[in-house]
Amino acid sequence: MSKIRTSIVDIARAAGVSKSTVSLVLQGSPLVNEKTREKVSALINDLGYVYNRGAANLRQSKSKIVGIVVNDLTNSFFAELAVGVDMVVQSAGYVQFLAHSGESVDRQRQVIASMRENGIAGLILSPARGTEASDVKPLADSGIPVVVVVRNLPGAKVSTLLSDNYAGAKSAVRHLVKLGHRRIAFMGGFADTAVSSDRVRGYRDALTEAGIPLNQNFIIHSAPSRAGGVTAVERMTAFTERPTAALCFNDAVAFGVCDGLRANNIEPGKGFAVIGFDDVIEAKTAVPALTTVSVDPQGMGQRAAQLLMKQINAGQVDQETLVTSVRLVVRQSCGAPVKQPEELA
Amino acid sequence: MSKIRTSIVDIARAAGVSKSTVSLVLQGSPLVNEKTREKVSALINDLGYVYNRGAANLRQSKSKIVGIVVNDLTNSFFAELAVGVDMVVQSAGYVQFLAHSGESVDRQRQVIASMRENGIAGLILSPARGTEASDVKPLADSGIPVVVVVRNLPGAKVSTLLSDNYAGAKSAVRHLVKLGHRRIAFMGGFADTAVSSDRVRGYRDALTEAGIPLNQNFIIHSAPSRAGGVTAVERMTAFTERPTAALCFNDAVAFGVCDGLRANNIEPGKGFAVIGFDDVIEAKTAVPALTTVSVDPQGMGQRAAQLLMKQINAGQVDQETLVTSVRLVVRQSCGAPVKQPEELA
DNA sequence: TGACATATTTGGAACGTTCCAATTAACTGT
DNA sequence: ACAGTTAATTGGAACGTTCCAAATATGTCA
Repeated sequence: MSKIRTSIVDIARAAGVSKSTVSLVLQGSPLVNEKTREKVSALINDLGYVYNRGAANLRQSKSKIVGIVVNDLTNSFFAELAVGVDMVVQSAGYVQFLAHSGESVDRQRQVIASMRENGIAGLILSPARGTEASDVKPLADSGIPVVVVVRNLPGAKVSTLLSDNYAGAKSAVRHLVKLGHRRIAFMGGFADTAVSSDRVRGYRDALTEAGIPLNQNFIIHSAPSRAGGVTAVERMTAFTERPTAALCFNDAVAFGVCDGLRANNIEPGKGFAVIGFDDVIEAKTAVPALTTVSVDPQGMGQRAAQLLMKQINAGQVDQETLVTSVRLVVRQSCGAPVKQPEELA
Repeated sequence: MSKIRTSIVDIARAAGVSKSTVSLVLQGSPLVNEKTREKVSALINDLGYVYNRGAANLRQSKSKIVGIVVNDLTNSFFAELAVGVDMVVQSAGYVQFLAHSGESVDRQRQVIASMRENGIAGLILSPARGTEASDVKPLADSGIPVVVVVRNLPGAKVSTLLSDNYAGAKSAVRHLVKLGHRRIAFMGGFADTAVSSDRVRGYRDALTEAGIPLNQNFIIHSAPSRAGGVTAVERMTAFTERPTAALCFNDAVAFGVCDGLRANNIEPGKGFAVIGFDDVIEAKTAVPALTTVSVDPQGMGQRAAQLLMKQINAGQVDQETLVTSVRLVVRQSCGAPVKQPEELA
């Protein structure tokens, strides 16, 4: 109707009390008399009043907004991460700025600046490749807690939530070895990320442990996407001695690898064992169901958000770093003979 | 460093000018002398000043924030939609609140309320099932433009951006008929949504047009997800006379249908033709590549955002509704004999 | 140089809240 | 009925900006 926003003083006037009283009602203070509380509450409804959080923030300089920036929303891992964050953030009465950096540090810088101007209370960041500690320094310096997820950011005064990439990769390769594979590839992911190098390290160490010599050709880097999986297989087909199994950088790559294998008339899980990483939601329902290292992105999002909330409420920035453990979920894509009990549901 | 935020008056003091001048510099006004502009700009950098958009909004009551709520971020269609929105919103210097309703109207109501309190300039809404016009009425009434996407919301004073579901479904079924199929199913999606009923209507009309009698059993509703596709196939296997092709509610369902078929030793694209809807990013790289009705979710997000921006800038809420056209992209999953020229890349 | 135009700068009020100190109202018990 | 509590209420300053009207500086022309 009216173009003009109704404010706290409008209700005050209508109710014949002072704006302070209305404010008290709004915050559910026990100081105010039951009768006046009712009268005011009624008016609040009738006049279609909407609380102006911006004005409140201005006064108390603490907002109910958290920022989250991911590098690729299109990747279900990050989408689920965001959903996990949203769940806890939303039920704490906060609202989230979500932005997408598309792996661009510039863009990331921009959105972080923008979020800062808008007064976020905290930030969850999955840093784009090439992010420097200095990109988040101003945040941390002004007392805004930051939780970095997925990749780490050495030297920055932030909390970090990583998955145990090394151990996960190691256990996956061990499993393949146990199934009798000797020619095992690592497919997908860029060489220059910490996540990738951790996983490759786990892969290497597991091979060494099993007494299998490392074949450098078998480490096939490519984009960490479904398309990247396809190209990795294409490159593999040129080898004279082909691998019989692959640990993939992530589930997206693993799906792409399955696609690529089929295009070469190899049935994933039969002629070739495939293991993914992340356990995104489709891993369970795909055919063949994907054996993968479960990272539970949604849970990770939740934990990150809880960590952040803790710091926001405590009003201090911590620097703890959590490594969440990870477990191999054996399904069909690695040629597992039987279903695991957990998968019966 | 310091716990206290530096404000416009701090720089003013440091520069020996008034806060008004600093404000002018901030907005790039031509009114200020080049020399003072430089001095002030330098100080702004040195003192680590950060603009307080909240305070500015308070004064001019127009923010640089748009809200977007989708029902399922986990679904790549919506994730891509959000990315499309983010692109234009971000380059217009805005920032987006993104929330996830999980198809819950209550949750949706909450987040909309929360966004309103935080002073969004506009809202893009993909309504949860069961959303009423009254859920957005307060927004529209207070002059905040709303663009509803994907599903429509009759009776609400909003703009709407839909894809031509009817025509898309019709052309998909026509294609199947042309390939010689007579027993064509429609799989996935809930019966009670407008999107679903439009697509089913297109499916029906195309059958009628081809003189094929409608078999009610062949309309198999299920969740609009990958898992829903699997269950649809399971239900289908019970039929004595099975379909030979299916138009699916969306791509997620179509992938699930492919999974389900494989689990029954039917090769999608060979023994059974599958067509999806949406053309999500994986449709192209999947094996078999998915024939699908292309909706271009990212483009749709961009268009929605542009529509919204236009209204925000004009300062008025319009009520136009756009139906974006849609086209069938023929790939392998329907048993197409040849590649289309456009797919050669 | 004086008068006028133009370029630059500037105080304050306003936006909608919260919070504090202070006031007023409503009860006690004697 | 009075001091002493306790319960409710309240004005005003403050938060960091924008915007307006007004002031001041600078320049121009005769």
